[in-house]
Order: sequence, then structure tokens, then C-alpha cells
Amino acid sequence: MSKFIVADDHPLFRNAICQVLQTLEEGPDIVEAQDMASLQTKLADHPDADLVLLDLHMPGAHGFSALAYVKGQSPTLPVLVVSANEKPEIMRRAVEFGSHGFLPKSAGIETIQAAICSALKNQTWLPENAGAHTPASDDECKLMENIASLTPQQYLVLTMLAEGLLNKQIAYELDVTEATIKAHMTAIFRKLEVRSRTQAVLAISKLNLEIPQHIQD
Amino acid sequence: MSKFIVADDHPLFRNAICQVLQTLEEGPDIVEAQDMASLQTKLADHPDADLVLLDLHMPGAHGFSALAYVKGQSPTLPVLVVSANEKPEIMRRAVEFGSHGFLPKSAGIETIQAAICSALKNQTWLPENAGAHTPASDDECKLMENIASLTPQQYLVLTMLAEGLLNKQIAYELDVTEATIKAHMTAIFRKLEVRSRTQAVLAISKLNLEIPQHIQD
DNA sequence: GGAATATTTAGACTAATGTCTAAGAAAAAC
DNA sequence: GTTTTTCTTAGACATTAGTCTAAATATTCC
Repeated sequence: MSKFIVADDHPLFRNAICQVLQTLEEGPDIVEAQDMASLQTKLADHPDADLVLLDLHMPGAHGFSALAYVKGQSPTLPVLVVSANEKPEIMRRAVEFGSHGFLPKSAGIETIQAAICSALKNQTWLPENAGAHTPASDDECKLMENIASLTPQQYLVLTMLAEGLLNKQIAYELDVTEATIKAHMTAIFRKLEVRSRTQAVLAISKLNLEIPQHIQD
Repeated sequence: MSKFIVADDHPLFRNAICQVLQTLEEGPDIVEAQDMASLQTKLADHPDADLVLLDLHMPGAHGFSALAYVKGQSPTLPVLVVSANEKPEIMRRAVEFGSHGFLPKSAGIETIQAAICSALKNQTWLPENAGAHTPASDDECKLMENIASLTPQQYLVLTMLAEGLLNKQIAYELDVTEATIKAHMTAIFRKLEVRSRTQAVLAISKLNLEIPQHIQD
């Protein structure tokens, strides 16, 4: 019996995915996450998971940085990126960045089944229209590695920084003192090899998905 | 006789465009710019220009914010966006944001001629594969207007901020004091309706082109 | 010419950032 | 069960950021 983590902010879609998972085997163990914070928890709580289905558009998930984080926390856990975005570059970069494939949300049931089976067998799956492979730049790969090296709390702080929040506000949200946030910031800057919060925001922006979410919805 | 401003950082491509312009009429007046700073100068020096051919990938041009700036400075001057990017969303957004069309760099001579003629006649031109129209969000349009309201110097400071520079560094580059940069920053924040440099960077990032430049080149 | 706008700067201040040292507590890894 | 990593916090400190008031200069618009 396999254990799945389904990370998507859309309840209807999570439900649909669960339906498909149940066609693959009897009573699969399914863990759901509706945002990046809950995914962080579920990841830590279920180290025995066999596959993550990850929507890069979840609240708190800043594009590919979310993938970097999951791969950093669980390097051997297969990840299948799920997105409404169907651009070949995105699909290929998802694989380049360590996922086991890309599943467009428009896919039919058979396609979804095939992709999941491939990922469980540790194979990569891509839609037919993904086209030729374009390698990601060294800079980008380096950045993915750097983000993967962040601890869970550091990643959380980084995403809140990427919302434009002040240290004070982040501290309040996380119910810790500002000193703690400052310590995290310094650590984050070191790992991302930047010297200020502005540069950190610029770095993470480079991993953003291409189309702003509000356009394609 | 028409006057053209050709803004592209690639000398070969500028040259090619000039060739095409010369097929359209006898001895056209052609002004060239290789980066955003020189485009700012040329725009100010040539208020009688009839058309701008604008590459959004020029150094200093942060995606659509460059278009916003040109439209803000010269609201009635037709702009033809030129880019290697051929994504329909980009093309349509270019028009949505006030340009008179989108010219893919892969276009043939006849196509380029047609696009330029359309723009000169104040008509909009789009490639056939641009597809259906998707309106930009209100937020995005508002942001374009806000950027268009920036003065030339303010825009310049904003782009340097978007490079991750400190006030002190920007002041040194522009050969003014830090007090001047601070004054510009305060003005920029007001116009962009943000409260910190971090938020300003996030705002301008929303107008970035979809694919990082190093991938598609 | 006069009015409005853009650019520049200073000084004084407040607030926010960021680093360093040091250290306690909790959780995870081995 | 000890070691390592993570998370937390404090205090002191230096730097940077940002606002406000005020003003000089230059350009442009009408």
C-alpha cells in the first residue's frame, strides 16, 4: 500500500486526484495539504510517503522554490508537479529541478494514472507536448540547491519576506521575537549568497512561474 | 519622412531593423538606443518621433515596466514591442498595456514591414498566432499606470533598486548624494503605493516577462 | 513671464536592517 | 544516549532605510 501526499489549494482538484489514486490500489493512504505551511508539516509527519503531488501555485509556494524545498527536505521522495500551467519550458524545468514529472491539470484520468505509476517506479513522466529538453542554467540550479539547503523555518521566513513583510510582522505572525527573525534572515542570506532582503527577494523571484496566477485562472 | 527610435541591445538586430525601415521610405530618420538609459535620453531628445521599436529585454528594461515608462513619457507615441519571446500571453499583454503591437524577432521582412506600417497608422498589429484576447487584471493595469507616472530619474532609480543595489550604491552610480536617492525612493514608494524597497521590488517583478532571458537565448 | 514640475541637497530624526557573540532548549540523527 | 542540527532569544552595535521640512536650481508648460 502506498502513501500519497496531495498538495493543492483547490479542494475539488484534491478530491479528483484522490479519486484517481483509489483506482490505482485498494485504500491508499492519502495525506492532503492545502498550502505550503501544511505541506511542511505533513512532509515532516510522514517521512514514509511514497509520492508527493505538488501544485506550485499553492499559497506560500513561490514557484519552483517550493519544489526546491521539498527536494531539500526529502531528497529521495518522488515529486510529481501538478499545475494548470502547460508551458513546455515549465514542464521541462520541473524535471530539471528534480521532480519526477509534470502533470497538467487538464490531463485525463488515464494520463494521471500513467504519470503516478511512472513516478512510483522512480521514472520520469512528461506530457507528449513537452518538447525538447533545454537545460536550466548553472545559476538557476545553484539557486535551487541553495533553497533546498534551507531549514523548514528558514523557508517559511523567506516566503513571508517574499510577501513584502517586515521582520516585525513576520515575528508577530510566527509568534516569535524579532531577534529570532533576524537570526533567520542572516542565515538565509548566507545560504542564498545575498547581502540584503531585497536581493533575497530578487533571487527567489527568478524561480517564479512564468505566468502570474491571476491571468491563467 | 518618419522618425524612428530603435531600442534593442543587439547591434545586429538593430541593423536589420534599420534595413527594413529603409525599404519603407527614402532616408528615414533613425535613432538607436542600446539600453534603457540611452532610450530615456533619446525619448527626451526626440519628442517628434513617430514610432518606437522596443525590445523589453534591453539592459535596464524590466519587462513591461519599460513599456509603462515609455507610454508614461510619451503617451501618444506609438510603440511596437519587439521580442524573441513568442508567447501569446506576452503578445496580448503588450497590447493590453498600450503598445501598438508585438513583433516576434523571428518575423520575416514582409511581416516586419506590415507591423511597422500598422503602427504608423495608429493601428494595432499582432501575429496570427497571438490567439484570443485575455484582459490583464485591474491590479496589473493599475501598476502599469503607477509606473507610467514615474519621472525619468525615478524610473532609473527604481531599475537600480531592482538590481538589488543599496541607496549608497545608486547614489554613487548616478553621481548624486544619498539624500537625493532617499528623496526619490520616498516618491517612488508613494507612486507605486508601497511602503518599502522590498515591496517596490515585488511590485515591479509582477511585470517581468515570463521566461528568464538566459533560457530562451 | 509666471506656474508647475523635476532634480537636487541638507539636517534632523525615527525606524528598520543586519551582524556578532553567546547561550538555552528542543528535536533529530547516529 | 550522546552528538548534531534546529529553533529560539538577548544585548550590543553599526549600518541602512525612510520621513519630514525646507530650499535652491533648472526645465518645461501655458
